[in-house]
Amino acid sequence: MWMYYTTMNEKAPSTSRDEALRSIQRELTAFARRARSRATELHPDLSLVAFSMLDLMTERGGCRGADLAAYFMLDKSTVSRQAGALEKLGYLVRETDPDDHRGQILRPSPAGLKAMREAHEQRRIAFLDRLADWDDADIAQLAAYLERYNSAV
Amino acid sequence: MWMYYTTMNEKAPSTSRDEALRSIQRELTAFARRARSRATELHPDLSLVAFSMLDLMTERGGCRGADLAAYFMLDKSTVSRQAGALEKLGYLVRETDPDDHRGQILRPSPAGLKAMREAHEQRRIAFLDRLADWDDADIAQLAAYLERYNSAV
DNA sequence: CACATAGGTTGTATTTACCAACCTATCTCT
DNA sequence: AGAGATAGGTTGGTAAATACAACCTATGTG
Repeated sequence: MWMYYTTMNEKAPSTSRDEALRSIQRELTAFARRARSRATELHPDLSLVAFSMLDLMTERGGCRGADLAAYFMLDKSTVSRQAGALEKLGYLVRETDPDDHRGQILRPSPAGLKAMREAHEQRRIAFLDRLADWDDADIAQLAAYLERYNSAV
Repeated sequence: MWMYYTTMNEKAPSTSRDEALRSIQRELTAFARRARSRATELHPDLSLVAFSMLDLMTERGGCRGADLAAYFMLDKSTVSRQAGALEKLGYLVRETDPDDHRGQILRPSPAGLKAMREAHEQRRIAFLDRLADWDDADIAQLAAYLERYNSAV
């Protein structure tokens, strides 16, 4: 089966590549949805965003709210409130940035680190379960694809 | 360098499989973090969830609200309200399921299809950019992996 | 020294989604 | 056939997340 395409403006025909692209979009979206709904199970106190914030702070050895906002594409007010909640939980400590007294350096407290590690472990368990019947090679390949995909930011 | 593992409860040593699992976690989460912020750009009328709902309806040639709720792990009330909004926009039509009069079959209207295609095109542009240098085979493989991953509910 | 700017906080409104209660149609078991 | 039990869907109430705007303070720059 084939068709004519008469102008430059018409969409390309639906190829298998397009089908696959569409599928990738849909599946990634479904994943995002589910990740959000499962986030509660990670740790009773940590939303997905709060968890990710702690994660980035840890990875960078402390960072400013503005960094978090930029990284996660969140408004600074949102970060401020999330940070406030984490502080109230005793999960993070702030110190004035010695180099620039406008800013603060945010770090996980020991309790915050502990909670974050627990959430990590929970998540690892869930993933293991889901990928239990996958070959090592397939898992490695999927990981490689995702890294490649995300690195193209 | 090597270590002893003395009890069944200790974590397994870091194998390549574990490395890959950790990577998949991180990369999928990185995607989930940012998906939300990109959602607004898709279409003035369509939230990410609304768009995804239309997409799945289309893919399946019409489906019930319960299917959508299950697929996206959303509460049925959420689906009901999103469907109501889409209907008010003239983007979807409902018909009573002839096989089971409790349910409804939801389908995009022509306008809904149009809006969805526009949103899809927006997203496709972004994806194309990212996946421009991928082989068709790799894209198809990634799609297959994601489908497999998501179907393991 | 005056003004523009960056990091953060707070007020306000919107969106999103969950839970619970409820309705109707269907199914199952006797 | 009749009596629950159950599934799909709607509506009311509510909580959380987030964006936007206004504002404060510290910093940088002419």
